[in-house]
Amino acid sequence: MPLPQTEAPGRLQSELMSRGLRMTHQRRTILTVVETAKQHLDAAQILRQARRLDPGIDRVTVYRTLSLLKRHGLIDELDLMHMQGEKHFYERRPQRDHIHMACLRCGKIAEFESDLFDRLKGQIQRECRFHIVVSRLEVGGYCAECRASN
Amino acid sequence: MPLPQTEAPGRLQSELMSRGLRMTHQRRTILTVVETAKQHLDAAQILRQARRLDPGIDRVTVYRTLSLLKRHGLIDELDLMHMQGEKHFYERRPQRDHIHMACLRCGKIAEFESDLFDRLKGQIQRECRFHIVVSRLEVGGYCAECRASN
DNA sequence: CTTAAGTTGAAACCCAGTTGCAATAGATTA
DNA sequence: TAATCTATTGCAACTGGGTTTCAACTTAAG
Repeated sequence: MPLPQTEAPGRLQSELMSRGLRMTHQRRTILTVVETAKQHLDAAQILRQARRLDPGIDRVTVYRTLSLLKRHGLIDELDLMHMQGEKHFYERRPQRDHIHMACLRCGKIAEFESDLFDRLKGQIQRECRFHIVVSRLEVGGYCAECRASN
Repeated sequence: MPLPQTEAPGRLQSELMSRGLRMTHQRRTILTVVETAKQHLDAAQILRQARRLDPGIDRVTVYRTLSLLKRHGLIDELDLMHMQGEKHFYERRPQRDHIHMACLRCGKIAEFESDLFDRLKGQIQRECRFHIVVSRLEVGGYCAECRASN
């Protein structure tokens, strides 16, 4: 389930520095891992990948960096319908929100962008007078392949 | 944040029994708590409430019953944008899906139904050929009151 | 009333994530 | 370039929601 590689690598780095945060070696490593990830990674996977670049890095630093990135709106946290226990997954925040579809049979995660989704968020903001900062739409069900092979 | 009391009490009980599951005293108690809840409860709150009706009940039984109800599609599990740590919240599955809006300032949870949401799910099913079983749309942001009082 | 299978409670366990704190290392200033 | 200030790191211990194991107990069926 490859993600669209839409932004130039290094975007997150420069984004953080411009916000006055210290750019440490560890943060650079973790940012690189998140930026170049081809699928949704959980904290343990990010740690493992980061250690291949910097063996001394600690899991605490990974957790702290992820929550920093989340607080600054640079990454999004996903649950993917809790199909893999209580793990959380992370992805670079996209320019345009998308929907995550989790197949309850094969476990595949697909993504989908939709005007209707954008319009729905607009409706919420207007009719509920609610200013949206983050949104997350996850659906669980059965993908086309799994429906066919049954 | 009262929830609409749209279904007759006892619905979950009869639903479960009709599926051939044993109706134990503990399950009846937990079902009653979930059915009569006026807001979203987490597992610990459900346990506390259940113990007021049946002091001997164990937290393991609460967890087991909640996952049973979830497996049977009778309740939905919510994260509410992880505003209260990693807790999960539960609500009786409504006839019609709704959106949860979590205010990042006051913590209030509001609900919203929308035709656009239903249409969006229809679009997903058609265009992605994905059969939806559960869906969850949570948004985090700032409610009208919190935006005003600033 | 018997019985077999489903369910419970208690204790131990698991594991993702957090906290406290001393040591370290970015960034800033001179 | 060196001194300094303060954010950040790593380690170890901890937290807490949720799970597993298994003997004892109920429920529903016969």
